[in-house]
Amino acid sequence: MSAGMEYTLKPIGQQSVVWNVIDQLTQAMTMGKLRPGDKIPTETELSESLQVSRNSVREAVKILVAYGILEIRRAEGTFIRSGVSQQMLNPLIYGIMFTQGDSYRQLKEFRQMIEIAALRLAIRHKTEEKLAELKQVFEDFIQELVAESPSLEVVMQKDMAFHMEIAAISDNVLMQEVSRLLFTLTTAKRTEVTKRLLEHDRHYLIESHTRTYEAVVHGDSRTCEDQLEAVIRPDYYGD
Amino acid sequence: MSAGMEYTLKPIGQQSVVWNVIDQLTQAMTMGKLRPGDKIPTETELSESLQVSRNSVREAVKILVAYGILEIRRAEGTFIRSGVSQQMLNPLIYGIMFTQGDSYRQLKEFRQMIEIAALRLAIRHKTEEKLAELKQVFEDFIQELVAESPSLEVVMQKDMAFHMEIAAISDNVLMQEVSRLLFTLTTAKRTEVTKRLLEHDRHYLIESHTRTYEAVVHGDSRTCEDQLEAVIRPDYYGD
DNA sequence: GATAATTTGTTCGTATGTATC
DNA sequence: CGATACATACGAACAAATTAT
Repeated sequence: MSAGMEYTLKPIGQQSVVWNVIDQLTQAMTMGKLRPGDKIPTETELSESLQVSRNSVREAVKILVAYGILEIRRAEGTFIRSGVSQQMLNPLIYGIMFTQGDSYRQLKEFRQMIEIAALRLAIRHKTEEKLAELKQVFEDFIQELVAESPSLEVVMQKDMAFHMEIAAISDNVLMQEVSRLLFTLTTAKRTEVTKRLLEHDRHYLIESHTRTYEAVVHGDSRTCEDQLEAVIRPDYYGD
Repeated sequence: MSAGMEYTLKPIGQQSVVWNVIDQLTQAMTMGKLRPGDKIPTETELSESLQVSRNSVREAVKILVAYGILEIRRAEGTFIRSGVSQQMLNPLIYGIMFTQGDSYRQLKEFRQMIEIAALRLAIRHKTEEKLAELKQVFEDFIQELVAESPSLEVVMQKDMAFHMEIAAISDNVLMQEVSRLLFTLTTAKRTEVTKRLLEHDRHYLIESHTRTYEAVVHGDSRTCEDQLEAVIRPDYYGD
């Protein structure tokens, strides 16, 4: 013990017990031993089989829950979630919340880019069926806008529904979740602007959304799209 | 202490103790009471001031660490991280890892969109200085491609450097982190394709990257950009 | 360099609330 | 309603790492 020269090279990971548990669990998932919807062993079982304390298991599980990978159904067990859950974006939310500087400018620009991207994917993947749904949501929104005294709250809500519908048409879960996140993060500012527009320039709101709607309906994937994508090597990933 | 009748009505949220602690901490951050770089109270102090057990505090802190918001320096204390850390994207990584279905198609499309978006933001925010750096990275990359027997590993590495430089020019932390994530997630597939191209169609690699480079250098924000953004209401957020 | 104090890391034991059968 | 299974929460103790004296 006296020697500072300990040969404990800690062969692989000098990770903590908790992160070891996380690795074990995620590896079991990638290996296919645990699949979405499965119930994982109880905390007690895990702590015994992995030879760690129940508290360490708990911390690991809590982190995975926070990530949106696991779901705890109390008094029932802990299950593996399927699909992408919203919680996976929480870290980004927090990160952006606490970022200083011109973070809002970046957030705004990023959302703008995402919105355009969603629009383009929607144009690519649109179907008659989905367009019918969009039409309904759109008209519902417009109806509120042309009403005598539209409620700001309702307008914001229908606005979100409209954009989420476009994201849904894009047929891309990542796009949907990221869109939802960015929409939520910019809610405060958008509400403010919408309030003003609702009072002084309601027509702008109607017109701009109509343009967006028309773009999805009549948009052709062979317009601007090709110009940009030619630059970016569409088939770089092989097909 | 003997009375089991505690009047803790849990006024608003039936949130767990752990998430209550998380809320307390994050609120203190948004309030500015805790700022990036600050050391937060010790676990013992928190458990006393918040009237919860130290274990609950620990779970909360661990989650915030997993989110990339806090950083633990053992035996020193727990500190608030500054900026956006890569860990914030971990949940997304896990989520995508375990997503089934045509997730790869979605991943591919999403990355394509992001790459285009990064390119467009880069065109918008480019400066002479940054373009000089990009030129260097680009030529470095090409140099490896035209070499007698280019190393696949080196090519992949320089490819990433090239795209990360574009993301850097975009002057948007979100764009950078998301790009990095998507680039990492598609590494396996891209390596495969690149290997084939390196053997049979090296010219394509050179040409396509040259097109991308030229697009940044000569790209004008008043080309395609306006057409798309007009549809999307650029000033919807006010300025 | 050695010791003590501080702070996080880990474990065990126990009690309680809650859902299922 | 009772029994059981499981997560939730607390408290205490000791280990390990870093800093200060």
